[in-house]
Amino acid sequence: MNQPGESLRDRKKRRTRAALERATVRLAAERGYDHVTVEEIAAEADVSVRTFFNYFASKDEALIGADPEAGPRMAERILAFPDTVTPFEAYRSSVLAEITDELNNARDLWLLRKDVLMQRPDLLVRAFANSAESEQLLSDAVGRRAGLPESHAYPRLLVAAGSAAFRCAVTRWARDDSVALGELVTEALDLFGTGLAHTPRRHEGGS
Amino acid sequence: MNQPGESLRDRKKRRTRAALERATVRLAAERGYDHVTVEEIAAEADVSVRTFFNYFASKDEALIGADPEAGPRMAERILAFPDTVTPFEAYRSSVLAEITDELNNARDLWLLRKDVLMQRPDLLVRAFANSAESEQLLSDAVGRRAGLPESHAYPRLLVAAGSAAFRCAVTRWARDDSVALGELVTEALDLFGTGLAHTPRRHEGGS
DNA sequence: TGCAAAGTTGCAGTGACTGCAAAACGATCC
DNA sequence: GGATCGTTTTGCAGTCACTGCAACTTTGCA
Repeated sequence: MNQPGESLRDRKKRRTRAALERATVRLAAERGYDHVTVEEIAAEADVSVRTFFNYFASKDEALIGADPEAGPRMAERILAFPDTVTPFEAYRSSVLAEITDELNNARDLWLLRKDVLMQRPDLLVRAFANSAESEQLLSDAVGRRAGLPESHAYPRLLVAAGSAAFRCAVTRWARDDSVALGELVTEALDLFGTGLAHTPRRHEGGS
Repeated sequence: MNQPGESLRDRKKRRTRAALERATVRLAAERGYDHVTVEEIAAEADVSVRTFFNYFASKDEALIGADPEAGPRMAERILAFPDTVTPFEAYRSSVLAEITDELNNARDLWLLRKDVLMQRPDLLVRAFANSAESEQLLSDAVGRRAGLPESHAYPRLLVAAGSAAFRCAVTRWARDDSVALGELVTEALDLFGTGLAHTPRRHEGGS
């Protein structure tokens, strides 16, 4: 009694998770992140508080809606590129693919999140704290592609740069969303790619 | 009855703050971060729990011992460099100066912190979340030196790169402290400087 | 239909953190 | 050497995020 891959159980779980994420973002945008309790969020999503914590390890995580499959998915993408593509390009493409996917599926949520993150920029930083294993996965993938030993700084730095690029892009996007978020991430990653040592001129990049 | 600059009150405050930081790091290293309560930390430092929270906004902050003056100090250093120095170099030097100072004053604390951070890497990330205003200060300074408009990505990215470099350096240092932390930060910042687009060869940098 | 596995819930408990008002303390002026 | 004023410390009561556990319900499968 099972569609290949998605049982009734799985569907319900996905729906509950989405409902919790939605409720968190909606309420936080409406009244401010710390004027919303987990109790209220759970009520809004029609589940118990305990269930909330079965889905998300923390309120923070629910706000960002960190997808636990995003890490593995990106790592796979990185490794799937042919060897002619540089590790940097592979990583960059994976990040962008993930972001555009995400925005296509949940643009409305991001528009609300923006409001919350504008008032509490620290939440965006904290969000990345919870994804330590994902970072590990990604930097391992980059390391393998680059043929570098575990101890080398490059893979970790590249992944950390990706987080930083995303963070900065969201921050800028929150100020002015007339440019697509994907564009801003691209721009940021390009700067990391060409190196920060040379100062950009006034007219390059986000004016 | 006052030495220029430092009254008895000021001295006591500095001592209490230091004692709380010390107690937090020592106990966390000893029994693991989340097997230590703020109550125990306060007891160890001989103050009330309420006083702990007068000094640090959170347990996390006490573990890292974020110096509230570090941001302004670095911003000042950045602006103090002559115009012949690039913004990148100015920033880089300021970061390194701060780190070497810190290590000279509290090397023992960092050796203990290392143990804690090895088991809970997320704490290092979270630590940077609390320093949003410092980041703002620094990126403003960089922006002014570079003559770029507020909205430009470069200053924010450079500062974010600095955080990332520091994080990665500490992580690597935690695995193997036979190299000075300052060296590792330098190496990481160099990679950011020259750009991540070109893949490093096997022998460059951390082997 | 009936059993096993997975998911949900309530409950009791811990511990971080806050606001408030009183007490202790240090600086200052006479 | 007080009287006084601003600062810091403290206790207390309260809120809320988060956890482990032990029922209970739902779904998957034979």
